[in-house]
Amino acid sequence: MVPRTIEWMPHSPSSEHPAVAADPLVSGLNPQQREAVLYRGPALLIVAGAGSGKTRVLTHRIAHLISTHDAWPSQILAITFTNKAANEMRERVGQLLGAAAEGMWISTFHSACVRILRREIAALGLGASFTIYDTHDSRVLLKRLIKERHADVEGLTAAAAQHRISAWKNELRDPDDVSRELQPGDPTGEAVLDVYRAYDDALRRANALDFDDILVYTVHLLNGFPEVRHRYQQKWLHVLVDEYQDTNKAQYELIRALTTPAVEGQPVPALTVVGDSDQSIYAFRGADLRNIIDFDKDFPGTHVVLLEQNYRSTQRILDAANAVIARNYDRAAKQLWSSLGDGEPIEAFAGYSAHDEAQFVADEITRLHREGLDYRDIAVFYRTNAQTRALEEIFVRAGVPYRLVGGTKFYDRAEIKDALAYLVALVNPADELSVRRVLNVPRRGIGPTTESRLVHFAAEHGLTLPQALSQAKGIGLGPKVTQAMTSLGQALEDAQRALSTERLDEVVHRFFEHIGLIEALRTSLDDQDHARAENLEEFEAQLTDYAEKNPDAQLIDFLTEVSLTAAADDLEDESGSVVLMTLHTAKGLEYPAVFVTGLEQGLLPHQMSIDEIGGIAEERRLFYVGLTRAQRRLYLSLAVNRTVFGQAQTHEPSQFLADIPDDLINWRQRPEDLMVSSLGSRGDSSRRSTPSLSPEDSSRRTQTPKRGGWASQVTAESLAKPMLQVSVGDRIRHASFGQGTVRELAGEGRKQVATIVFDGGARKKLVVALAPITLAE
DNA sequence: AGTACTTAAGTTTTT
DNA sequence: CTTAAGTACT
Repeated sequence: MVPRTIEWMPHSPSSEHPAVAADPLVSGLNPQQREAVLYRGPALLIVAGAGSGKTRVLTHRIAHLISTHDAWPSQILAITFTNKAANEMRERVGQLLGAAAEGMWISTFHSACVRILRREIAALGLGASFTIYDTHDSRVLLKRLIKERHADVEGLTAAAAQHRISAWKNELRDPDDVSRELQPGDPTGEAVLDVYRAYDDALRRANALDFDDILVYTVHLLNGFPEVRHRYQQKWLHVLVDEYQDTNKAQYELIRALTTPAVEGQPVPALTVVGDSDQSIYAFRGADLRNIIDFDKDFPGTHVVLLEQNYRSTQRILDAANAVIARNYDRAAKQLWSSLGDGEPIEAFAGYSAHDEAQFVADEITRLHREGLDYRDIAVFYRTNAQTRALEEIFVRAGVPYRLVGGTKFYDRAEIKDALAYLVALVNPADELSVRRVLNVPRRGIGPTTESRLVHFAAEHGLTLPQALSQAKGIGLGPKVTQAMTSLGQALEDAQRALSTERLDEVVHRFFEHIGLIEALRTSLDDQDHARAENLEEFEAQLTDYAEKNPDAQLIDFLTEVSLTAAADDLEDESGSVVLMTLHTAKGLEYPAVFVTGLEQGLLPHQMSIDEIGGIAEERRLFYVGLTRAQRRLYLSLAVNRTVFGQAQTHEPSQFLADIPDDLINWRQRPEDLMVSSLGSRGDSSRRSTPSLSPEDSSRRTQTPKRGGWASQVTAESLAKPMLQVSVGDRIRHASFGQGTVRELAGEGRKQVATIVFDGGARKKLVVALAPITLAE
């Protein structure tokens, strides 16, 4: 039953302080929230537990600063981690203030830095129309550099180099710093360092920045040019940073540069940071928890406000979340509490397979929907994107409307990247990588040989590639290919010139038409090419949309927005669909009903993190983030068998499940009901990783009236015994589900899966080798 | 130069 | 298992 009894009026009007109660910006807040809004001082740290009204406090604080004339909107810089959060904040401040909100900078770290760099980067020797390389772009570049330098003999992959270089940049270490600190006798390190130098050179020559550079360059700009720094310190009176626990070294230095005087005694902006160390989930990309832990030491005179009351979830959900996060040592004790009542029990289910698990999720979603909950109020979370497949398959079959958030982005598709590369070529002709990408798209007979002749020709004569194209006659190639190159160069030139006078979407449309970009795909015999043509048309439509909404914007602005916009940002909640996303994407969101799936050892916590220092702790925080997204209903599920790399694997339940007190969970089907207990072979440690069965538990279980002694007593050795031979049509008996008929068989040997329709009506897919079934007479 | 085939690799999370 | 990249062939 959906607990529609819970009333959602968390912020009851206050009557304690008649004087401030009149101010709508503080009247609905609890004392701590109010303090966070009203405080004026150099540094404020708001420790905001999950669901404690953090965004509300931040937006009200900004609105209050403006309405009390403590700051003009243009004197406020608010930094968030995603564009979505930024948009939401801007909208909410706007609602509180009306039109007075114009001129605020509310953006992500990266957007704010790009905005600064577009104006100031000349000081660092680059051009204002620099392009931004995404992960894919820089990997292509690295791959080429590694190959050119024959650095791959060390077994160095582009991905590995990228990872190390990115980590160095996040710590603000340039090649020289690395060179000084590198351990002697580290050939791989030397090789990567060599590639790092070449990579930075190539980026500079292309007038391009990668994601990390955006922060690094801004820090260098502010630290190296006091007058620039002073200018921005004068511009802003207040700097506010959300999700401070996820900042890395570069971001920390950026904040420091903005809030410590460039010149002794000069006034600097006041700093407000909001964060929750329990929700730090980005250490893998350089986030450093010490930033928030040491905040009051870094910024003397810090005022600290603690928000511990949760307005989001029922007490049971919070109890579970508190219990989970309490297992992380080395954290400030924090206990979230709710006044929303206990709520419903947490439902849990262990399936045989990922499809089995997905079926449970789909069934429960259907039930919730029947009980009146909108699909859009339901979210399904998972650790890895690969887990979506089974969910999608079952959802389609069950008729559950869903929407994937994240995953492959529209702008990551090859044809869209081609289109973007063309636009980059117009804006930043120095960007060799982009021009080379599109030389032969659509096919115009420019192969690798011609390409390298062109590149050499350009280098010899000091030309950009587009310029070299226009002068292709000088290369001395065949007439056909020369003609192709010249006309491409001409098309680029024409479009570039037209950009200064005409609307950008019209220029781009005509340009694409001229070079036949979409036409080539449309007339292709391949159906996939037709889909690509449609994507490109969609791309043009988006560009038109952008040009209409931003009449003053240049092409470079569109490109910037595309580069810095994540998939999670275009999450529209008006569509009536269940949303599916990773646990990482889920941060900052909330839903009445939440499913956390894939609770298996090796998946959550993920195998990759298990050996890392602090890995398990971060995975636990990730789980904690997932749990605390739920308002009223929380479901936990796992699949005992899951196909990974196309291979069936058996997993133990996640160790995190054992962290949740048993009496909070209602198990619909326990792992023990279908999994072989490893008690005999592994001893006590594995016992704890499986939620224990206490007498009270078994009385509360709903769907498994009797746990067959069979399953829990089987030892690992007995797996080697010959398995049951079944064929379609056989009658079988299951320890928990009773009798049924085998309808389908798939797979061979130990991986054989039987689809069984039980006499009670349930349809289950069971691994024959593992399931507690016998032939019935 | 372009196509088709084979092989390899990858899947933790994202601005 | 799927997708991308590399190789061989036409």
